[in-house]
Amino acid sequence: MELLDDSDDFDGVPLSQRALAARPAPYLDGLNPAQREAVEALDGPVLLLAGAGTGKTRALTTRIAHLLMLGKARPGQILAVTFTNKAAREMKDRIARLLGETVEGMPWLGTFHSISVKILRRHAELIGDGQLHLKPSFTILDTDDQVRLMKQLIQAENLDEKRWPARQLAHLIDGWKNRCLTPANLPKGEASAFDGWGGRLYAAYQQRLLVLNAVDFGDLLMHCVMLFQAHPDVLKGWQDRFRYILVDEYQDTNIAQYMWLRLLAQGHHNICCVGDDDQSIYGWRGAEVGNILRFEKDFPGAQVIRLEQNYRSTPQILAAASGLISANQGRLGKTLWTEAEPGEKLRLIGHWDSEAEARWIGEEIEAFQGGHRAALGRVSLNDIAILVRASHQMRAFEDRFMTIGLPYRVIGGPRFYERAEIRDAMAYFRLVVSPADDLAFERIVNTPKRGLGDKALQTIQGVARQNGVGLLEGARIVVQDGHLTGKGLANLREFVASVGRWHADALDSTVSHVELAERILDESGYTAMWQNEKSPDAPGRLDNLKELVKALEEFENLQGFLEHVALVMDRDEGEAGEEVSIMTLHAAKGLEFPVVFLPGWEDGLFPNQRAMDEQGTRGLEEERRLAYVGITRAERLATISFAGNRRLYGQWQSSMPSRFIDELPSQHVEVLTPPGLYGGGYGAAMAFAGANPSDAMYERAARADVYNSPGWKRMQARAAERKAPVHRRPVIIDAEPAARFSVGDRVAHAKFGEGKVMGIAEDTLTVQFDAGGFKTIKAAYVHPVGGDGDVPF
DNA sequence: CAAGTAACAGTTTTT
DNA sequence: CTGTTACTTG
Repeated sequence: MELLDDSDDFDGVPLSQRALAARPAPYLDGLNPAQREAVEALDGPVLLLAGAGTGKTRALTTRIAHLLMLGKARPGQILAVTFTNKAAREMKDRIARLLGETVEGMPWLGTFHSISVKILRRHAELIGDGQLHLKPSFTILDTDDQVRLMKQLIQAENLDEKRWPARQLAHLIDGWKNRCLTPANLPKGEASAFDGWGGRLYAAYQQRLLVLNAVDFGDLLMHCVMLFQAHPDVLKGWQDRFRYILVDEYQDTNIAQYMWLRLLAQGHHNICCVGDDDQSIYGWRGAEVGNILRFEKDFPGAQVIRLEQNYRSTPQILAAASGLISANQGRLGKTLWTEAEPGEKLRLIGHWDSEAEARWIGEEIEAFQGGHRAALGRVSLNDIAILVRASHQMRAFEDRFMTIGLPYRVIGGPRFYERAEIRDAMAYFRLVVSPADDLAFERIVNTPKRGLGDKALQTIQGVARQNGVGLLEGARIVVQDGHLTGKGLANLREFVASVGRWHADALDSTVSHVELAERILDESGYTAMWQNEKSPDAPGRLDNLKELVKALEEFENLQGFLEHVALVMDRDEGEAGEEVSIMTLHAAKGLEFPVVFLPGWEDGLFPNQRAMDEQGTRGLEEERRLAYVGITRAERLATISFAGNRRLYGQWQSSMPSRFIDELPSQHVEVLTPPGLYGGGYGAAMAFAGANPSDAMYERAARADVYNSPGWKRMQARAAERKAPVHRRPVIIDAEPAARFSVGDRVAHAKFGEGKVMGIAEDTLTVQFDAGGFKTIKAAYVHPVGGDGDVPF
């Protein structure tokens, strides 16, 4: 309590707030007993087992607020780690809301990676071998840079890139880093991976990173652990600083993160890990469920607190999810309960094929819109999510929703900073800030095209190596000595001169870095490159560049921007109007929706065949946890579906319903029968497939106990066979025939805007869009617009 | 050097 | 069936 007296030093908490703390803390009032226990058990190790929807974030943030209010620690003495920037931001916001807006602090609330960067920058010189060490300005390479570097190393060893793909090596090395295995402490057996080259290439890669003054994502954690282990004094400093440690999503930590945490927690022993073993779904990227299962052994005297009251879902949904997950072995065990009304049973429906599945879900959603489900009240499209196992499943929904004009958004996809144009622009900035950044040089020296291809680059590399300088400096020498000829030489001269000019401007504090950035993109011809590009996504890329420049405003200078962007930049998830969300189950973790559709529950797809082949029972259990995560996203209505036939890699394949379906407790499941056998879309699809179904067949098909019947199997097999070779006639159910268009017509497309029909082939149109670019588009996806103001007939 | 073609692979994904 | 990537041609 001595800190309370040290009031002036008690940064961020105003008098009024401290006065509030003198009374029974109001923020504790709304907590249930378990949450309250979690908030008040401040000292010593605590494992907070927080089931889905039990108010985990609330407990965690209130706990931090409580620490601050009681004066147990100042904001700078609390270490709070998350996995994503989004989670970190949310926690910051909620703490600020609890305490009033004045808490600027919490400098150590962030992702494992961003906190590691902060620590490493202070001790960079201690990382490296005898000769070479990192400098505090080190750059952070993303996966792409990583792979390109490894490709170079593989080439340097004269290895066949086909037999030893760089991607695979990157994966291998990542795995080692996840377990804190440096080249030096790599076990013999492991080093011989990659046909004996593994250890050697790994060492070469690490050496190369040092030369480049760069680290990759895995290094951030591993270097920290090595730093702590090799320098007890440094470790001591950090241990002393962090009086309280909190960890979110503990079930997702890997070995490196575990070691990192253990080392830091050995100071004050006040570590609180929050997690749910049943939601561990990242084993394939190094997460160790074992960490959470072992907690009580690792941290003797640990308190285990369970949050089991669920505030999200109905009892029916919870019961179905609990029943399913109980098939897993070795769980810590929780019993979720809720005070909510029973609600609707989980719904199960079987479909003929993936198209019928998408069609049915589309119709269901439209029915919600029409208010045809009174029990649920009004359902906004924003309240509906479709959660798939694999991203290729999304296609069917996108196609279908596009056709019927149902607004949707896909969550996930490539992140903002992974887009080519952003990475290019960043490479320009990197080179300008640090002229020795060879990777950046390589990326953009010929982007836009400057007539400097492989040969020119090799020349530059040769000269650079001879002179023992970086590529940009090498290029300067090449220009001076005229090692190149013609257009390439002139362009390279211009390029080198420009970078030099920009570099000088970057050091000049009177030059605005935002303007400089704009000028770099302009003068380099990069902006012009996209302006001249005719493809339909070019305008979008230009927008992204504008957004990038705008983001620069938040920073002092280019340098500061570059230091943060690789770790912190998020994609733009614009909250545009009402849209159904489509995403993978992985992306859905931590989210909730009133209405959830879970399509594609077929053996092989979900549980995924590869997961089972490669990981055996472990893989299957992780898939089951994924199913559990999926169901528990739903607040009020969950609908599981499967399709007997699905097009995979262009081939029709028949499949059996997921084994998970049989694991659902049947008393909480309602089996639906697809409607409209006669005349509806479903019947039409069947007629097309040439089958001759009966009501009874469908009903049986949707029942969990008859999937194994020979009849069902035979029927599927026959359908798959029939579909495969038969060239599809343009019988497109509910699609508009292409025939109603003719060449020259004006049409509009949901994504690409307006354009002119240039060609017609069966149901496919070739359209030249006004935004630029030709596209072949299914006629169903465009609608006519009055060209030149004329109304046909 | 750039455009065109053949070969190939193809869960899940954050930092 | 698609998108990507390496290789071949102009």
